[in-house]
Amino acid sequence: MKTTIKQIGKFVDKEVKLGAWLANKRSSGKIAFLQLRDGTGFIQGVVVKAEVGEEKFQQVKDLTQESSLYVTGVVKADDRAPSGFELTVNDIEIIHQAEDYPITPKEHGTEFLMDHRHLWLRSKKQHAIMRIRNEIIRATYEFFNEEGFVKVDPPILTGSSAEGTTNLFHTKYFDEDAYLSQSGQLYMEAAAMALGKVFSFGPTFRAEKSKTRRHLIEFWMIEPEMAFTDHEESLELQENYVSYVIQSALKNCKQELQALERDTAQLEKIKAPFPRISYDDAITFLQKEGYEITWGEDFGAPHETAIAESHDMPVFITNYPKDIKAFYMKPHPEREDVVLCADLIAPEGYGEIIGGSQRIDDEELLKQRFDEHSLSADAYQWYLDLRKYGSVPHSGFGLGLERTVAWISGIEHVRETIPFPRLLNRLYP
RNA sequence: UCCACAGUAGCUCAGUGGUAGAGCAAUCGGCUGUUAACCGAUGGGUCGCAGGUUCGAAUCCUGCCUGUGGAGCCA
Repeated sequence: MKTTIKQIGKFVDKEVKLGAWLANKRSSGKIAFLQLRDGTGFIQGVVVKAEVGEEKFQQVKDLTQESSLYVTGVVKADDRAPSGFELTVNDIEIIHQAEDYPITPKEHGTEFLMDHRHLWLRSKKQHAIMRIRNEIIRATYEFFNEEGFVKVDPPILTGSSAEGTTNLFHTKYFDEDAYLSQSGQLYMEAAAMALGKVFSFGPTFRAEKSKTRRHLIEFWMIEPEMAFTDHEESLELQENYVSYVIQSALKNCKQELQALERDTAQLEKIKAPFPRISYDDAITFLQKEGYEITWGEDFGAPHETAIAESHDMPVFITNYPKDIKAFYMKPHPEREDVVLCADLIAPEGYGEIIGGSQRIDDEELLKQRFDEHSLSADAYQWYLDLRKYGSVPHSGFGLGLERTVAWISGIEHVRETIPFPRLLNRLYP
């Protein structure tokens, strides 16, 4: 019976066949232990010389790390095994004998591992991170589908910038200039006016020379946009969404979180509603803590961390000064100097995972903002149209997938949360 | 772009002015319960690159390259 390591618990005391790679092996004169992996999990195969014969046993002893094989054996429940199961091997069929595998069972540096990212993905820790990433994506689709959202895909090649602030990757679109998308938001606003509640999930490109554990050049964002929704309603959806994703990961990735030695107690307490602090109060708080910051300045990483550390939940920082935020954010109804927006700061120093706002729905005000930011009204005519034909209050946000994966997985750097990270000076593999 | 640190065997590192080292990996041998297995043996080097100081440089100096951590920007 052909099966996988994940399913193997259903076949105790029965003979099964596995396609697997040899992650590592230990052997003595008459017994060998094969650490097998098949993509679904890891299991130990025990080969006894007296059972398989001299010739097979010698073949097993000659197996190299990462060789591929079919293994036939009887599943045994065994308390000594980390997963609770072992395979007593009756027969092996070598598919391919691997050459010297570069990633040995000892320690390696980041540069070496990143140069071998295509192989590094096979290791236990990376395997767990990719499974958690997948669970977060799966839970995201599930959540938004249940909430009545439609997934809409904005373009990746664009003719102009969405925010005009960060550096875009330039390319050619036949004879025209084009840029890789840094946000699908403006298009999602158009989609929300067509379909009500929409979300996107796609790659985003920022040509910033950022070099920190929270930054990637290419990363994936989830961007929901909702018609007839004010800022407060958007915040409620955000905290429900993040709570849902955390609870899904805790429920469906127990083994993975354990493999990463994640302190899940930190995650179990993450439940909506999340605390909120206004920008004004955050400034006061930081000044009391001894930081030199004045009203009107944006927060740096140490400021965000200080605010996050004063809570054991993700915290919304709301209503930033209009001058340090994007042009499309709606002013606070009672205050001209701040806008209806919020950043969600994750605990444990993982930084900003969501940025969101209510959008300007008044055509004249939006035109005024274009002038203030020296943006061409021609290029954004279609965006102005959304305020011309049945404009409605609407809000949306963007969640950075990799930062969320890093937080839930409890790993230090976002570069391990995406299969093939694009970093400053790293385009290969 | 700026600040700090690093580059020595396939990998992780020690060596700080006087003969180039260890552990792991590889190869060979031993071992019936190993968990990064262990024990013995063998092979393995353009000390990042270029120049300089010195009787003598992996070691000191200068420049460059590459990487790591952080800042700014942001998700």
